[in-house]
Amino acid sequence: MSKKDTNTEDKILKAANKVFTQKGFAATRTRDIAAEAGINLALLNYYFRSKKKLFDIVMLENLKKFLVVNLKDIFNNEKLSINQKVQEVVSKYTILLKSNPDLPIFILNEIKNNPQQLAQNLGAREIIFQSHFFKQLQSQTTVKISPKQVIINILGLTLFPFIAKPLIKNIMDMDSEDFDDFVDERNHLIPIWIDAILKE
Amino acid sequence: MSKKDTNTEDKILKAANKVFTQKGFAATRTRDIAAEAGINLALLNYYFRSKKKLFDIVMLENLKKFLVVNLKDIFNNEKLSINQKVQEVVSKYTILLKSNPDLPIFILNEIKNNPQQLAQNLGAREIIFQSHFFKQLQSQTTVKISPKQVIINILGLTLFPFIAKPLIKNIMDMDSEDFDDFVDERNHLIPIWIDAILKE
DNA sequence: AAATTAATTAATCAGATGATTAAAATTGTT
DNA sequence: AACAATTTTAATCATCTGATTAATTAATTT
Repeated sequence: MSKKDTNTEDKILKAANKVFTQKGFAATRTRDIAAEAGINLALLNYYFRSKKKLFDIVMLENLKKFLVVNLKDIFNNEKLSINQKVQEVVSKYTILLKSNPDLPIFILNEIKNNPQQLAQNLGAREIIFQSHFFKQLQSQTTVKISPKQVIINILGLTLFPFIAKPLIKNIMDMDSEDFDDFVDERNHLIPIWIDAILKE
Repeated sequence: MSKKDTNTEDKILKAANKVFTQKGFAATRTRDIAAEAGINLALLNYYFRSKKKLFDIVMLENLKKFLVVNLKDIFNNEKLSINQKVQEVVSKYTILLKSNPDLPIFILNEIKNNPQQLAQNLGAREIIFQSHFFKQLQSQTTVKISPKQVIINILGLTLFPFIAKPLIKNIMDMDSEDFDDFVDERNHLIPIWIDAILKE
């Protein structure tokens, strides 16, 4: 490892990301972040001014990770069919959430507390509603089902198991391996289900 | 109104339910509960000993509301077909969540922090896996799709919009009326979609 | 090397927060 | 009414928590 393998600022950011996503803003203590980062508490305020400012940075990173990276390129790839796009979206989210299980609850939970400011800056609205995918759905879907409903179906079917992971593992008596198999199976099936829904 | 329209204990419980479900355990101040209930802070500890004990009571009530009330009777009603059961479940949850929008995040978020103790006491496992509905699914579903997947599909399609409500309203530029229309439409469509999935 | 700037530390502050206490007020009992 | 038990209140405690400060150490510049 080089001397500056990770500088203090990055160590704090990494630790903050871990603790914030795991426990949420209110339950997080700045001392926990400092301990996790292995630095003096005062350095947190030295580099980031306040807990809230540090949180905002972490949240923005995660929002980008969650909303943009996954959707933008897929939704606008004109070479992909509807079904291929669904496959890509489900697969990307399944991979992302298998290694970031706390991401959905973290984001949804904290967005609830900040009704406005978040998310619109990321251009999520445009990414979705002006996308090639949305136009494909508009020209394909029947009067029974709107593109908005389809998109919520894709996201609901894909994200819900991760959001409800602790509950599902408990009630369905799954260990972590069972759960991974379960979402892998869904990764394969959801595009088929969406296809069935669109043909309905 | 009678003199004892609501006694102190109930006032505290009602207020605690409101504040806890809205803000979660960590972000809730006992002083906020006292203020919401219009009582002296000390009465909270007088009646419920501690913030945590009060929270546990509120959480148990909400878990029951969320898990048992909705599912138990429907899942075991032998007179209902699969499709009728799906209609009932979706409809009951849609009604419940329209008047309790914070319920899903509240429960899922706090279950995450209590991996074990919760939920198993409610017998949710038995309610689902020993239900008439589960057996119906077992005899109907193909090799492609297990009853577990179907149940998660029903719950995901139904609950996800409420879980992601702030995000959806923001990104899809909906007001509260739009959102209600949106979930009402889903209430009608989800049973049809589940049917399509089962026939797939 | 000296001087300047940046980074780090230990100690501390001020306000928030869950909880307790002792006294006062209310209600119930004899 | 007198007494006892219960409920309510205001004040206070002890601890937690985000943030700051002043001093120290390390790095950079001149």
